[in-house]
Amino acid sequence: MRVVGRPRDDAATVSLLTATLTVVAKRGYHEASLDEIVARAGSSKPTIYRRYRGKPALVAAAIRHALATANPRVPESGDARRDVRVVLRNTLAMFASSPLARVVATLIGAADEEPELAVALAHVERERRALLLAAVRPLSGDDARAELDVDMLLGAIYFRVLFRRMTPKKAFAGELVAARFPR
Amino acid sequence: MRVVGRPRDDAATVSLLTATLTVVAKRGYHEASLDEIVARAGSSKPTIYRRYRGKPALVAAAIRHALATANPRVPESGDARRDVRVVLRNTLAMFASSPLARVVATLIGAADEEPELAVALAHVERERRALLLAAVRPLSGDDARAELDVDMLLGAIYFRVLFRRMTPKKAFAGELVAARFPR
DNA sequence: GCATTTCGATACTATCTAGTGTCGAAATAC
DNA sequence: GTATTTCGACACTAGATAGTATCGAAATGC
Repeated sequence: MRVVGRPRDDAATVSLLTATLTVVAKRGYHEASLDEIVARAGSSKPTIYRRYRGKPALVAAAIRHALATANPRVPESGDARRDVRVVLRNTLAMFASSPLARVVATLIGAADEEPELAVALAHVERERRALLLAAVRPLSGDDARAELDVDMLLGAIYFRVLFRRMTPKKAFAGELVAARFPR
Repeated sequence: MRVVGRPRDDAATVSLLTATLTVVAKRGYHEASLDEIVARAGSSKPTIYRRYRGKPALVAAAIRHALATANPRVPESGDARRDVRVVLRNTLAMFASSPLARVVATLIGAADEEPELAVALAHVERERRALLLAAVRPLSGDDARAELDVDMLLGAIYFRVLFRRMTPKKAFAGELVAARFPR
């Protein structure tokens, strides 16, 4: 713990992380250069390397920062069908309101080369998955079926957003619930 | 049309395309160097540039080649539930038996930078989608619901294979059909 | 035989970029 | 005031690689 000297500028850290997310979303992981990130953040490369070990660590931190900001709401309305719809809608909103979708898309390919990115990427899914799994459980019956349901629901969203490059409307959450769990 | 001079060696073309698919699967799109591809194919860079405009075109051609080899079977058994299962099983088999899965994963991120890759990638999905859509139609009811079903079924597979890096068993096809279209 | 186009091999150029080093200035603790 | 660590700015190194040029040899049509 360093207590002597000029303290780290938290604002510089935040602007670095948001700039990282923006540039990675715009260029893709590999084409995102530290020079461009630093220019956009009004910062400098030494400022990066005082905080992170390298580019993968920086991008991983940017993802964690975006997730922490996203605050996943945990519904508990008693109406399971409604809870599922809320989680799905939040997921759609996260992809719509932040550059996270494109970042995730470009990182799916880069995760094999950079273990730190794989960890950060898994974190994106794990959080949503746990929420959705809990909400789906009472509707699904057994655990295996619940896992399958989560993959179908989340899979449909990821498929449309990441693979087909669509921007689903909020109503898509309701359509998914109606399709999978008809009354 | 060139009729004079030494003809193109089709074997060289094929070994180039398969080597491209292998290396891209192993390294990822950006880390796949033409030098490594050429070394594995026992070929040379001029041989590439006599055929393709550049790296994106080469990779796009490699995907088209893999798809053409894959021969998608069109089921027509009269039993719609069975037809859907067959298409899903073929899709799983394609991902299991060729390096295509990893290639698709790494290309999802690269498609935004290279339009040629986006076209090739869309082609991968379009073919499967048409098949699955036709099979699902009688079970889904209206067209909109059929589109949704395709996204859920295909989404679940892509989600597990590409995002969660699982290697689903063949039985997964049956589980999906049972979940979405219970008797 | 001759022109032409291919082949694989090799070398080269041009460019890009992650990461490091150094700087003067500013912000902290003591 | 002094020591320390930060800041952004700038320059630089080292490595990788897409793409081009050139080569002698081989395979075609005429």
